[in-house]
Amino acid sequence: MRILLVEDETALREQLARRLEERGFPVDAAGDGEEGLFLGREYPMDLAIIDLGLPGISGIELIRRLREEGRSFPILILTARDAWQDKVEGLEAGADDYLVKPFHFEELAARVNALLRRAAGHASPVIEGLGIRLDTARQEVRVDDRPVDLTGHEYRVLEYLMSHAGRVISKSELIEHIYDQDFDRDSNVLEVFVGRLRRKLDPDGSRRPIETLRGRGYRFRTADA
Amino acid sequence: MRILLVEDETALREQLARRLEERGFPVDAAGDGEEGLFLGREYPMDLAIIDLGLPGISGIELIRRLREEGRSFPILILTARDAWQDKVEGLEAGADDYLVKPFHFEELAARVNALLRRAAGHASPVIEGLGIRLDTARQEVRVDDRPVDLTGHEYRVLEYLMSHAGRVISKSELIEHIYDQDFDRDSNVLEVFVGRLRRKLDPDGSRRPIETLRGRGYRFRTADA
DNA sequence: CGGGCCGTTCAGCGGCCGTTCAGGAAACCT
DNA sequence: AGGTTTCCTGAACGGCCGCTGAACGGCCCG
Repeated sequence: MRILLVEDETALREQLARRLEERGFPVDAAGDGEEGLFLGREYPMDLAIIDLGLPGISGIELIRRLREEGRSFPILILTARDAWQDKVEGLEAGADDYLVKPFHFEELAARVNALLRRAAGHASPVIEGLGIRLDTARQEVRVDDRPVDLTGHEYRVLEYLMSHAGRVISKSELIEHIYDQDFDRDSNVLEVFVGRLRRKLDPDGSRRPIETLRGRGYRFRTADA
Repeated sequence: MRILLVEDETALREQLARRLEERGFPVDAAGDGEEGLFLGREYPMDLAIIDLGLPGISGIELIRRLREEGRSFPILILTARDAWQDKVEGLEAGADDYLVKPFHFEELAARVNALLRRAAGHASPVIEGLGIRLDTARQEVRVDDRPVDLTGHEYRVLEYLMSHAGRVISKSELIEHIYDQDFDRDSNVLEVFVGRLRRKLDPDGSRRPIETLRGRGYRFRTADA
C-alpha cells in the first residue's frame, strides 16, 4: 500500500513519512509539485497525500494533472487553516478527502485507512477467505480463529494478495506496491516471503491459499476456485 | 491521558494545572482562546477543560472550532456563577459536561475521570485483563488480586495500553499521550518503562501481557489471543 | 541538610528480520 | 527426452531494533 506524500515543509514531511512507515506503508516523499508529479507518474501508488500550499506546480494543478493522466488512486489533500476554502477546488480537481492543518497523526491515519479500504472495495476492515481472516485495523491475522503472527513484510504481501483475491498479481506489481523507490530488481525476496507465508498459513499444505501461476505471478484463491 | 486547560485567570489556571499534574495528567495550559486552539490542534489531547469567560476567541467559539475540525475528545466547560446560562450554549457547541465556579477540585477531578472513562468506552472505572486489574479511580493495580505498586509513569503507560487493549500502539502515539509539549524524539524511556512494567506484572514471564511488534509498537494482549 | 525514590540516559548485547545465495525441483519448450 | 527457464527452499549473515543493567541527577521527603 504505497503512499505518495507531497509536502513542502521539510519537518512535517519527514515526520509524516516516518510515522506512516512506522505503520508499514512504503512512502515516497516529494518537497514540491514537480517531484510529486514525477513520482506519481513513475510509480504505482495506492494513495496520495498532497499539501495544497506548494511552491512551483500548485497542489491543485498536481491533482488535476494526475487525474488527467488517468491515475485513479485516492487523494487526500492537506490545507492550511487560513486557506481551508481551497479544499473545494481541490475536491473538484479530483481529490477524495481533505484535512485541515494542523491535525493529529491519528486523524490522518484513520482517513488513510478509510480511503484505502474504500478504494479496495471493502466495507469492513476485515478480509476473509479460505479460513484466513485478515483484520487490517488491528493488523492481525487468524487462521481458523487461531492468531498467527507475521512479520511486517509477510503481512504486507498477504494484505495485497488478499485484497485482490482471485486476481493474478505479477511479482513486479507486488514488489512495487510493497517497496518504495529503488529496490534491487533481480532478487527473490518475494519468493522467500511467499514461501514463509505459505508455511505459516497452511502448515500441512492442504489448503494452498496462494497459488503460483508460472511466469505470471501469484493469486490468492477464492473459495469457488 | 493528556489534558488541555484553557483558563484566563492565571492563579486558578496554575493551581488547576498543578493539581491535575499531581494526579498524573500531562497538562497543556493556555490563557486565552487562541493559544487553546493552537494547542488543541497541535497535540493529541484526551480531554479539554475550557472556561467560557475568555478574552479573545470566546470559549464557545473555541469549542465550536475544535469540533468543526473533527476533534472528538471530551470537553468540560467552566462557567462563572453569574453566567451559568452560558452552559446551554456551550453544550450545544459540543461540550460534554459543565461545572459552575467556584467548585471544589475533587468535584472537577471526579468529572474528568468520568468523562475519560466514558470516552474510553468503559462503564466501570476498572479495566481488567489477563489477571491484571487496573482501577483508574484508585489508581491501583492488582495482579491475581495481589497489589503491585507502580510509579507514576509506569501506571500511565499501562493505563493507556490497557484502555486500548488489542490495538497496536506505536511508540510515538504512546509518548504523545503520556508527555506534554515536545519530548526528546530519540530516547528509549518507553522501552525502559515497558521493561519494568513487564517485570512487575509478570515476574516469571509466563503471561506476557505486553507484546512487542517489532517496528510497529506494543500491544496489550486480549484474552482470546 | 541528607537520603531515597523516580525519571532519564547510555552503552552493550542479544535476537529477530530482511536479504542473499545456491542447489534442487517443477514446468514449459523444442 | 533433454535443455532451459522459473520457482521453491534451506541455510547463513549482517544490521538494526529493542531489551537490560547501571549510573546519574533532580526532587521531595524526612
